[in-house]
This record gives sequence, C-alpha cells and structure tokens, in this order.
Amino acid sequence: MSIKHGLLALLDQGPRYGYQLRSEFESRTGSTWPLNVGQVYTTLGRLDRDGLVAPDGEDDEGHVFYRITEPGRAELRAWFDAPVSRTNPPRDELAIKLAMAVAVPGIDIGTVVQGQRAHTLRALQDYTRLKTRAAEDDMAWQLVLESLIFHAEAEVRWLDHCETRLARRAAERAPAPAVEQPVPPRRRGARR
Amino acid sequence: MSIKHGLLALLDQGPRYGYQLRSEFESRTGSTWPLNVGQVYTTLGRLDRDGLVAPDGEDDEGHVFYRITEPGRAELRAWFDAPVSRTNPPRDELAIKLAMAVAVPGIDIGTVVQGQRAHTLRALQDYTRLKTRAAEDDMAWQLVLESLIFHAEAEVRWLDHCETRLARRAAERAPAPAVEQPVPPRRRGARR
DNA sequence: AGTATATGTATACCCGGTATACTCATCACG
DNA sequence: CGTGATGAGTATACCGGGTATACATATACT
Repeated sequence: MSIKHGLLALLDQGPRYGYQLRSEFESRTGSTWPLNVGQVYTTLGRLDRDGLVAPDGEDDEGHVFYRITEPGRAELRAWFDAPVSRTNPPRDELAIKLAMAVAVPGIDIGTVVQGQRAHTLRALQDYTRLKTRAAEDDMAWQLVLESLIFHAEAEVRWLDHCETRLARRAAERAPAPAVEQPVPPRRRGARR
Repeated sequence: MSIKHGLLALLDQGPRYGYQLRSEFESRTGSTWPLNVGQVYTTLGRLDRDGLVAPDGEDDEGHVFYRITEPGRAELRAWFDAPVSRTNPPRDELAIKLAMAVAVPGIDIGTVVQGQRAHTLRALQDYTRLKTRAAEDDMAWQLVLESLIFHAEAEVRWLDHCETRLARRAAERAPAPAVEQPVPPRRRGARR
C-alpha cells in the first residue's frame, strides 16, 4: 500500500504525470527503493479506477497528467492518521531462514549467522557513508537513511544474540543430545 | 522467496503434504506470519513446475505428498549459503510515510510520529508477553519473537530520533516562536 | 551518420497475500 | 437421530507489488 499512498501524497501537491511521479518518489526516499516505472502506471490505473485520482489532460508535450480527487484526499488523510500495523508485521526472510535452520540437520547455523552478519555490516557501512554525503537540507532522505541504519543495527544485534543463544543450546545438547521428531497433525480421513 | 525456501526446508526433512506444510511452517514461526493454505498449494505447484519438488503419491487417506528433489536440495543449500540481501531492503511503509509527510503541507508530523510510537509500543508489549509464555525448548519461535522485539525497539528509537530532528528543524524555521506547544513527557524503555 | 542515453507511456509476467469454494470427518447438542 | 459447528484437506480466483521489456522520441556524444 505504500506506493499507492505515496503517489497520492505527491499528487496532493499538484497534478503530476507518471514519469515525474517516479522521479519525485525516488528523490524523496533517496533512491533506496528504486521504483519501477511500470508500477507507477499500473498504480495510477487502479487509483483512477477507484476514483482516488482522475486524469487531468495532457500538456503540449504529451505528458498525461493526473490530479487527486476528494476521496483521494480522504484516503491520504486516513493513511497518515492510522499507524502502520506492526501487529501483522511483514514476513522477514532472515528470521524465517534462521527459524528453519535450527531444525534442518546438516547445515551450520553459525556459518549462516556469520555470513549474514558480515553482509549486514557492509550494508550498514554503505548507509553511514551515504549519510555523510546526504544534503543537509534533505530531511526525507536523511530520515529514511537513519531508519535503514537503525534497523540494520538491530539486525546485527539480533544476530549476535542468536549466536549466544545457539552456543548455549549447543552446550546443553552436547552432554545428552536429544532430537525431537516433528509430529504431523492428527490424521483423520480425507478421502472425498 | 521465503515461502518457497521455507517449504523446501521442511520437505528436506521428509515428504509432506500441503496442509501439513502449513502447520509446520506456522509452528516454526510461532504463528507470527500466518500462512494462507492457498499459498502452500500454489507454491508447491511452482516448485513442481521448476523441478525442485516432485509429487510423491498419496497415502490411504488421500494426502497428496511431495518430496524434495536434488535440484531442490541444491536450491535450499544456496539459500542458506547466501545472505539475505540488505542492499535492496524491502520497502518500509513507515519510512515512506514519514518521508512523504515532511513535504506534505497541512499534516502534523508530530501527531503521526506519536500515534505510530504508541502503536509500536503496544506491539512490543505483546511480543514480550508472548515471550514469557513461549516454551523454553522452542528455539525457532523464540528467535523469531526476539527478532520482532529488536526491530520494534529500533523503530521506537527511530521515531524518537525523528522527533528530535523535526523539533530542531522547526526551531530553525521559526527562530522566535511565541508559544511552544508543550511536549508530553517521553516514556522510554518498556522492555522485558 | 550512428549510437548511446534520458524521457516517457504501457503491457506481460511472476510471486505473495487474501478470500473463498468444496469435500469429508468428528463432535456436541437437543 | 439429525443437525450444525468445527477442523482437516485440496484447490482456484483475484488483487497488489516487483521486474522486465517493448516501444517511441529527443538529446548528446563520437
């Protein structure tokens, strides 16, 4: 939903055309999340279909403009008013990977953690380097960068935390390794 | 890609059928990311199409089993070996929202930040409550929960950081404000 | 002149997320 | 005993986001 509302926020500042929306979206988020142009046009189509934006004619250069409608403004307002739900957080591939790794025999979780840690640390360094270069007046880009930094730092801390946990488990298991078999759900008949 | 590989990881431990895969996937991630059954079947179809799994017959109760293939094992191994890319991080709706909010006139960013902060704090409390209840031997679920906690904490810290940044900007923009809006006292922490 | 690059619109395709249809078995209840 | 709720189980429809690509024009470089 972030693209839809992001475009609405931009259109709230005046009519725009597709390519322009992409440029502005990316300059706001500092090219962190490169926005495929195709998504702009498909999203504009859906917004138009839902009555949140409306075509606003073409200029002499052939740019197809859109403007926000009143329902669109209401939708935008609602987006800003309601918090982003963190009760159903988006799937985190890394967390899933480790959750799977703890039970899959034959793979070394320590190596997985270390590889990820190094990778995330590199990303973190890239972010901090970008931050020193960021224009001082570009508040949006700075905030986005700092969000990325905070989350990357949290990830590194979590990875370290995983390592100590896993080490503790390994120590407990070493004396008397116990492997639990996965129990499939109760089987009841399923034949049609 | 996490579903695809998650299913491969489960199938690596022996043939399974669709419904069973959903149950095990959810028990691993502790029901954080409820997995719609439909996705299991469509994903299994794609995995079959790509030769990473193969049908493994039905049992007497009509369960349609799948098993992992050699290419499937290679794919799984590659997934574990390569770190999750944090150079192209997934779109963060909250970061986008604030990046847009700083430029949209007529909306109070402070309110947005406060609303989100309260919401994220509530989610954080839910997580810590769940953590006290988590079975001690359920390592996967614990790790996932701690990942969520670490990220929620990072989000709260980032929101506080945004507030101070925005306050500083406001001060620069309005050097001599007649009346300052009183800022309610910050409550920090609230951790386990 | 030809080629690369930027601007600009649009469509095809894949994957993830959600809802729903449909069947069969078990269990509770009046 | 019948009926209805619930759970197990498979499957499909639909939507939105992500990526690639087609296609056209203008500018710039060689």
